[in-house]
Amino acid sequence: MERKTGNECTADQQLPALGIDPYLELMDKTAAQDADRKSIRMGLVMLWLSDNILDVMDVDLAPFGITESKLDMLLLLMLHEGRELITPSGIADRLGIRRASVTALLDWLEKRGWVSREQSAKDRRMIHVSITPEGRALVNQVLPTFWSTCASLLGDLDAEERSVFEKILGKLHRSIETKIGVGR
Amino acid sequence: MERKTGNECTADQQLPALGIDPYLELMDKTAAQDADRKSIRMGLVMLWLSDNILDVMDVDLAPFGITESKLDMLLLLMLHEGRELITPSGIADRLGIRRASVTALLDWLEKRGWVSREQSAKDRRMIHVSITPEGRALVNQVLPTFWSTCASLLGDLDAEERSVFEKILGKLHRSIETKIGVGR
DNA sequence: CAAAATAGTTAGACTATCTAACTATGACTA
DNA sequence: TAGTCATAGTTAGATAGTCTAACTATTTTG
Repeated sequence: MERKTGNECTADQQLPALGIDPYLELMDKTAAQDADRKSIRMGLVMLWLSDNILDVMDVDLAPFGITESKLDMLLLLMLHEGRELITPSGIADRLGIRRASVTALLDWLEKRGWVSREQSAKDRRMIHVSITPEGRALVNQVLPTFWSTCASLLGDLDAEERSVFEKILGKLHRSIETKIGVGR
Repeated sequence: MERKTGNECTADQQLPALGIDPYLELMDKTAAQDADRKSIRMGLVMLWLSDNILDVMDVDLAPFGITESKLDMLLLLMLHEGRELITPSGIADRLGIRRASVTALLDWLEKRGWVSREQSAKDRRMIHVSITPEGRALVNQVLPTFWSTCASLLGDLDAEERSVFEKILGKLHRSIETKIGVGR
């Protein structure tokens, strides 16, 4: 008995995420001090936004066959061109991930010819990683979308809102940087 | 030859994420129109914040042995207590994930006794999912932390900044909701 | 009643991580 | 200098959270 059509909706691939209203409702039921409710409410919106901002970027990058993590890696390598040589360990430190994770990402990128590994002559334990011309071409193709998606995240804030928001973003940035023990 | 000590740093588990400065630098090098640079900059900060906000929540929930996705599911079930019965399909719609993913999450939660499944008598294809007393206890234990982490995301914004930010968050929320095709 | 739709599950895939342990190499020290 | 320790990269195996495709059981519909 043939069942070739999956019953899953294959047309609309992007399911919408749950809104925040249910959470706000739950908050009203369970949060303790009234004084904090407004903060909590705003925090919930921030959490929701965070999820969805990352989603939006993912979706916009998808047509290029690359994810944000991998693009991050390529951007980092591009930044290093013509400066100091960079090694997997260095990449791990800069990206805040383990060396083993870097190995996996590099394997993937190398398989597609976007990065190359070369053993160091001085210290034969080390490997110098660099982006290839093909990798650079890909990045140059992706960047316009990347930047425009970044810019689009601001939505339709007017000039005044933007300028206040800029200050607020700076504060939030520093506050979280402190909380996570400031990247270095 | 014994090598019992991993050479990985096991003391400081949380590696800091890459700062945004490198990205800003790259933006200065490659972004086209000067008019948009400020927007892009702000978008980059938003992207960075998004990543790190989710991380902060993950880290704060970790001690309870639960992740945000799973807590989301439990909160949803808690909201439904005493209202309409909820099925895996319904959960999938509300959370914006596939039915198959719901099955996986429910399996995990059920194994720990935090949710239970019961076949519907009316339509024997359906299953009614509910949170157990143990699940409710867990949620009640986690919620204070959850709310306080939410509130902490605002950092040290002063009263005026908060009130402006509240308006801005609303706008951003609506804008992204539109972009992703508004849940529901 | 037969065909189509729906509900839940399973199987298998993928991304992005992690830890632990391994190999090779280099550096330090007694 | 030999032995120990440290460092660089990899491998193996795990986990979370998702996905699609296909399957079973059941219900609805024409």
